[in-house]
Amino acid sequence: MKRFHEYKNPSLAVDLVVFGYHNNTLSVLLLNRKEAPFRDCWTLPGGFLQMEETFLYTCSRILQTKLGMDGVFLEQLYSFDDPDRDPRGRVIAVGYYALINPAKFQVVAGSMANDVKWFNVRKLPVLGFDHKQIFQQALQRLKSKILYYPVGFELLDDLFTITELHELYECILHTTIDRRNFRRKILDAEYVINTGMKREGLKNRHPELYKFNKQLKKNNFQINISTE
Amino acid sequence: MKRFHEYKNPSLAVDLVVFGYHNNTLSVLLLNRKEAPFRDCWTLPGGFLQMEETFLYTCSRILQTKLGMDGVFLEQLYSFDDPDRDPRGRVIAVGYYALINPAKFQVVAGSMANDVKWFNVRKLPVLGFDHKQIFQQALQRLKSKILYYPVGFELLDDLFTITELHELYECILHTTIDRRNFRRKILDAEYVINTGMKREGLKNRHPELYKFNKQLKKNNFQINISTE
DNA sequence: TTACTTCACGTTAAATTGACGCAATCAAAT
DNA sequence: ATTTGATTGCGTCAATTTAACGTGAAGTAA
Repeated sequence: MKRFHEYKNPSLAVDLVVFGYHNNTLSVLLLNRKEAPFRDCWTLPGGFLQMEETFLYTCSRILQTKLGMDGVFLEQLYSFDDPDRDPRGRVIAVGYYALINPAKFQVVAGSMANDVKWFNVRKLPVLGFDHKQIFQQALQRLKSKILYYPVGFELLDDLFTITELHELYECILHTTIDRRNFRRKILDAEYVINTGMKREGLKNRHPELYKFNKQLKKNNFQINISTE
Repeated sequence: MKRFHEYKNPSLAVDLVVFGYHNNTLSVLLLNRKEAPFRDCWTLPGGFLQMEETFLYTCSRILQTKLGMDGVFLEQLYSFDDPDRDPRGRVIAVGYYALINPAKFQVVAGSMANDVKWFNVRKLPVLGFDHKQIFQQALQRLKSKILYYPVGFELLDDLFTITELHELYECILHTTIDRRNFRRKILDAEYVINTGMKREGLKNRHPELYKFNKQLKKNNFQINISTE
């Protein structure tokens, strides 16, 4: 019996939407390609699946070797299968998105890229391949996910203030949320634990520092905000 | 330059969770395999992706040729990539689920299967491969989806009563929902349009027949029921 | 001390939900 | 013809949740 992988099969790749949050801005990490196709174009980081790898492993490998990142939140998005999505041939891409705290990593362009840069998600350049579509799906997923699942803290420092969490939500959802109602929701849901410490060195009143509540029953909370 | 598909790549398959609703029961279509592996075991219908096909096309082809179904609701679920999920070699499966009205189709076992049968989703036999996992993810997706997106009608006849829709929701969510509150929600959301006709031949009061409102702003409604 | 800003905690009206009540409608039994 | 028993369609109301906003405390800078 002929083994399956001796037939011709499409290639398999993962494409990564790496979100970072810094200075009140949600950003995405893009590579400037050194080689055709889409030479000198901005694209999502990605790479091919090796025969023995899982997708998650491929993602980690890419994050590690191309971007020097480790131990980050990763979630599968969707599989993109347009036969013409890659001019080199049939490549099926499985999209993943990652949430990282840019303060924890220093990104460097690997050998495949001219440049690696953070781009504000509202000011993206033209992307190669079908990466615009993958990005949009990732952003949409993130927007819905933070409303019913505590992932926001993945983008922040270990200790954060309610105001910082509030600003993160406003930034991701691209809307305004009442400060006081937000605080109440987050505290009622036991999303966070008060550490008793305060953030020092600010111009005004020093806010309390919280950490994420790891014991949180994850589907116990829901923030009702119209995703517009 | 070597073309990508001349490298060895994992095989790609789709596996289908076909939901049907009949006699107040949510069912799933399973095949009894004629050949190894998992000979004489029940599995989800599935098949390999041809080089030029999209996943959706593969799904349609399988539904058409193996099950005689056409023009059904299909949605991608997730990609399953455990290297050992198929004893024949590396096969990556993209899960899809379908919603069909069993009254519209007569399923027949194709050449690959000993038998094709509907199984109550609460009384499934042991499944081959990782199909239990794929099924569970599909059921979970369906349960959350019907709360914020109008897909329930895909499982019903073109004309249906509110009570029938209500029973469908209770069956899928596996819980009880207050009849009168459910009615109000569905009507307020403009989920359905009253046709003025009534279902005749019943023992008691003849209920009004509705059809799905195709003009519905799809994210305009939300049924709040604890998915437990 | 005063001015100014942010933080933490309340308050209140409006909207929504959950739990029922009840009359109208139908077929079958009396 | 009337009663019985079930389902359907519409309504009520208390309890809960949400949205919008007030205010004093805590901090820095003038």
